[in-house]
Parts: sequence; structure tokens; C-alpha cells
Amino acid sequence: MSDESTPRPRGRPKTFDRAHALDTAVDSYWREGVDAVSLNEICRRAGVAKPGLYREFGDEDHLMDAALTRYHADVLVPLLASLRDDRPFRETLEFLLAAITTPTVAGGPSGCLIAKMRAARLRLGPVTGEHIDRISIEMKAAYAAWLRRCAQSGDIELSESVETTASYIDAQLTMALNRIGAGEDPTTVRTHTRMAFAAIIGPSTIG
Amino acid sequence: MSDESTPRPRGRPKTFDRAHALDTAVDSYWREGVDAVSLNEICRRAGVAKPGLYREFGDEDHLMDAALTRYHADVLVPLLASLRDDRPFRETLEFLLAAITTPTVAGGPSGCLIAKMRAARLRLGPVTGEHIDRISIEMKAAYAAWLRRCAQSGDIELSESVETTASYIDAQLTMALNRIGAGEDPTTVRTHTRMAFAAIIGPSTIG
DNA sequence: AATTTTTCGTACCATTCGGTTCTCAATTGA
DNA sequence: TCAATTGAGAACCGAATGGTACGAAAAATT
Repeated sequence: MSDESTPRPRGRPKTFDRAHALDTAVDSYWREGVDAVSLNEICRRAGVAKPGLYREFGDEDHLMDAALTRYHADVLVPLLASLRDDRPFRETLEFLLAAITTPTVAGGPSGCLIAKMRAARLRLGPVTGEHIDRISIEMKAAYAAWLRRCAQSGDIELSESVETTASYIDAQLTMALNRIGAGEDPTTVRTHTRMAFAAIIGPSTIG
Repeated sequence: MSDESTPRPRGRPKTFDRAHALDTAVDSYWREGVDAVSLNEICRRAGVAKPGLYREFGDEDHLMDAALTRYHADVLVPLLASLRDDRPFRETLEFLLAAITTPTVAGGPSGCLIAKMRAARLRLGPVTGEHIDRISIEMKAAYAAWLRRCAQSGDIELSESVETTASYIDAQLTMALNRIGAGEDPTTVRTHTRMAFAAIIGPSTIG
């Protein structure tokens, strides 16, 4: 299989474990925030030499971008997909809220890498920075499409425009994620976020 | 006046301009965020030598703490005092919102130093960190007292406890300040914050 | 004038940062 | 066997960081 598909390139075989290095980067950035972890520290944790990282990713900006790309595919895409399930609005909202405020397995990172990067937007490199901009737009668009569908089916009635409400949801969920990421009590955050959404859907009939 | 009150101490007269250095520190931390400005940079901007700063303030942690103390007295205390004016709840709320989301004079810092420090809580030194904790408690207490007075006079009717509502207000205003500080459009932030407060006071009758 | 006391600021410290140079090891092809 | 090619990583680079040592300067006291 391996000998017929690609007849092995010429030089010294590559031993650099890209996946492991990227895992380490995602975990570190996610856990501690993008501007609290140095490239040196990631090398240390991943057990790789710095020039290896540079050969593989280019520079710090591109490493962060690779981490963001991976996180986006692994975490955000599935989450946004759940918005297209056409369940009742409140139910999907509670699902989101639970996903955001339920503590992950002990020792795992808390909060959301994207939310943390958005908070650090000014300090990101150009590649990562523009990527996070595109993702922010994608998120708001996903919320807007969701709202539009729910409004059309009569599931909810909006007091503001779809776009305004979508960006409001985005702001509230991002804040909730960052508070969780900062170590605040998940129950408090959940309560506050429910209060924030009472504004657009009326008092909750759940719980 | 100066010769009779204190007969001049012994050594070389002090020329270090503490007020100017502290002004520079407050402005820099406020404008760019506490972990985006180095002590070296503050020295450069203030036009003072580093050992002077160290003699005056001790270390970086204590310099930040001094900046925080100054900002607290100059900005936060007057603002929290306005909560005790016994004006209608909505009016005070709109006043707060305006104070937060109205762009300051061109070139001035935007957002709030305290809000930015709270967001950077994990990266603060022990002295500044514990100070910001105390201030956070003070703020929530001020909101709670305000709510309690308004509720008692029948001005508002709360759907959640005073404490929960107070911490909700705190979270929403802090978010608003940090969004302004991050350069977001003040109008958008104002709209979102009004939506967030519709949850506790019903649809606004203003504007 | 000499001494004491206090402050000032240059020049330095170790450490860390993002990033690179350069030698050597490991492989293929001739 | 020996070039050619490619990757690995120790060791290095200049810049910046928080922090300090220490001699010179400026005043009062003797």
C-alpha cells in the first residue's frame, strides 16, 4: 500500500509529528488563551525542536491559524450544524447553552478557542486575524439563518431585525464562553445567559 | 509657607514627577490594556528612568495597583455615586448606557480600565488582582443597592433576586465596556445592551 | 571644607521572546 | 561507493522584558 501509492521521496524521511504538535498548540491556546502561550512553550510541551515547528507551519501566525482551522472543523462546524436541526427554537437554545456552560471532562480546556481569539483580536497576526473575522461572520450568518427559519415557521416572534438579533445572540454566547473560559461559575453564567435571551423569546417555559 | 511647614529633608531633592508617571501609566493601561503595555514602554512615554519608577512604586504589580486606585477614584466612584440619585430606574440606566457607549474626546482611551483588568484577571499580579476582586464586589454591591431601592419604591419589579439581577447588570455593562474598548461600533453595543436590559425592565419606553 | 544623606539615571543583569544558521543524520539514485 | 537531497535539532541571533547595582549629583549637617 505504502510502497505503490508513493514511491518514497528522496531525502531523509520526515519524523516530525505534525498532528501531535498541532494538538498541543490547540490545547495550549484553548486552555490558556492565545497570548498567554509562547511558541517556545508549545515546542517544550510538544517535545519538538523549534525549527521543526517553523518548517511545518511557517511562523507563529500560521501556527495559530492552523490551530484555529483545526478547532473550527472539530468544534464549531458540528455545533453550528445543530442549528439546522429544525427543533423548536427554545430547545436548540437550551442545547447551545448546555454545550457552552457544561463543564468538560476534568483537565480539559474550558471556554472556546474562537471566543478567546476574538477577545484577543487586536493582538493576532494578519492571517489568524482575518481568519477569525471570517469565522465571526460565518457564525453570525448561521445565527441569522436559524432565526429566519424559526421566525418563518412561527416558532418565534422577533422584536428586532434578524441581523440585530443574530449579532445579539453572537455577543451573548461569546460572552458566556469567555466567562466560562475565565473560570466563572457555570451556573451563574447559564442563569445570566437565560436572562439575556428572555429579552427575545419571552420568559422561558423550560426548567 | 514651604519653609515653615517642612524644613526640607536632608538629601538631594526629589524631582521624580509621580503624578505625571501615574497619569502616563493610567492612560497607557486604559488605552491599550494592561498586558499590552510594558513597564519599559511606560518609562519611555513618561520620560522617566526605570529605577525612578521602581523607587516610587515598587514593582509592576504595585504600579498597576496605583493606576487602578487612581482610576477607581477618578472614574468609578463618581459613576457609582450617580446610582444614588434616586432618579427613575430607566433614566439612570440610560445615563449609564450613554456614559459607557458615548465616544470620549478624540484621542482619549475608550472602554474602561477596570473592565479591561477584569478581563485580564488571570494575568494580573497578586496585589492588583486582589484589588480588582474587591472592586468587582463593590460594583455588584452598588448595583444591588440601587436595585433594592428601585424595587422598594415600586419603580421596577424584578423577576429574579436582587443579587442575581445585580450580577447580571454587572456582566452586561462590563461586556459593553469591553466591546467599546475593543473598538466595536458604539451604536451596536448600545442596541444590544438595551436588548439585554429589556429582560429585566420590559420593553423600553425611551427612544 | 568635609561628611552624611538622599535621589538620580546609566549601564547592566538574567530571562524570554520570535526567528534563523548551520552542521549532521538519513535516505535515494547513480 | 559516493554524490545528491532532504529533514533534524543544537546553538545561536537581536530585541524586549522585568528588575537592579552602583557611582555621580544635590542637598543639609557638621
